[in-house]
Amino acid sequence: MTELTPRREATVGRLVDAAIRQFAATGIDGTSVEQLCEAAGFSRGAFYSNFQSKDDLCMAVIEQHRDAILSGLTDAVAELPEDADVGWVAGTAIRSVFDAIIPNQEMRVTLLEIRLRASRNPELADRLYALSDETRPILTEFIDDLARRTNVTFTLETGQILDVFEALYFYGSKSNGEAAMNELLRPVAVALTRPLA
Amino acid sequence: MTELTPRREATVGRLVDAAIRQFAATGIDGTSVEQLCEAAGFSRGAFYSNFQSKDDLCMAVIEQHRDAILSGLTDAVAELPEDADVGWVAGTAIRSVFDAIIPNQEMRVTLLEIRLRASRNPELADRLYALSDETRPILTEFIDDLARRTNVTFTLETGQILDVFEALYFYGSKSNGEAAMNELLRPVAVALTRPLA
DNA sequence: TTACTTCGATACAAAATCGTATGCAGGCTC
DNA sequence: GAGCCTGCATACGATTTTGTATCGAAGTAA
Repeated sequence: MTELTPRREATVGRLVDAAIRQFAATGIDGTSVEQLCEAAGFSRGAFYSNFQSKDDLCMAVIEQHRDAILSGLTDAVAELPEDADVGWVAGTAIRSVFDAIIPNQEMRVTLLEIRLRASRNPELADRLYALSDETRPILTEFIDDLARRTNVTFTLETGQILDVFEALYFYGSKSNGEAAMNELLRPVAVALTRPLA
Repeated sequence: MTELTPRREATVGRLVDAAIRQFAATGIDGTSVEQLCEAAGFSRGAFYSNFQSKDDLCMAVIEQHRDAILSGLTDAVAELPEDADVGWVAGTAIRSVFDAIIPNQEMRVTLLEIRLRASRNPELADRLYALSDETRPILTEFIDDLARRTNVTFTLETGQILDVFEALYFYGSKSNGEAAMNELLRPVAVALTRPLA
């Protein structure tokens, strides 16, 4: 697509990493280009040399996130056991899928920020849809594969299972975070799971 | 709690209404005090005369929203039929609960904005928890009442049912909105619902 | 080495936003 | 209806942020 010199690629990467941190910490609109570049160890020149706007940077964040999902998911596939029980699927496997999608709290918040921004920026929204289009088939296939190997079926379509947990992961953590979410995710997973009798 | 003259109450109300619209349209940080007041038909003096900061205004939005939930819910209770089938519960009743919580898309986006802001403002977070503490018992009681009247049980605790649908409602609408959500909400409701044999 | 290209740093002007301080009108008390 | 308070408008200075235009250093090729 866009060929980048190694040097540009590196600075873009650092700026994107800084963006994920800063956007989560102070919001996208709450982060000035100055703050962002300082966090990345650059001056504003680096930003304007590589991006046209903050939305442009958001695009880059999305691209990088997509790559991370796709590579992280192949790792998860590699770790799939040949057989497992329903509880394991509910408690562990589904989690591994979303660990690829949402590796940490900063990414979660930043993705929420970008989603909100996308509701006001059609171009950004298109990118998010493109991201979803690329990852969704792979994610559902992973879940299907999981179900086959573990002799489990779901009471909803695979895509719906994905939607439900995506919503729960993104919405989660009112602050007590981990603990409360685990108390919710697992029961829901069990409720939507049905062993092949 | 805080006694307000009728005049103040009116302008505060208009500012809050404008805030819900503007925050949804351009984000909280993306909305200047100037824009906000213009949308409400005031000048900046009105804002600084009634609020100390934008976060203070967010608090007021929350307060007003809480009142709306509590009054809207009593209406929903009044409309509860003496008996109904499982499908009705899944399709209609649960929706009525969240129509009280999220009356429209603007409120949904604004609440998401405030939730994100709360992740960076402990004081705001406390208010959101307080809101949740006030409404949650009433909401769960409503759902329990619903279940009793319609001879239905859920495969999760009432509070968890609430959490799941709250997540789905807030997360929903990638833009196709209504349609896609209805295709998800109803199946999930059915999947988590179990008629008393 | 020498010339050329790339890319980030710095300087600058313009604009936007903020919070306060002051002014003024309309309602209230007596 | 005279005077007082409440509440919003306006004016102001100060700060922040923006985007661009220019400069210099590090890397590249011959």
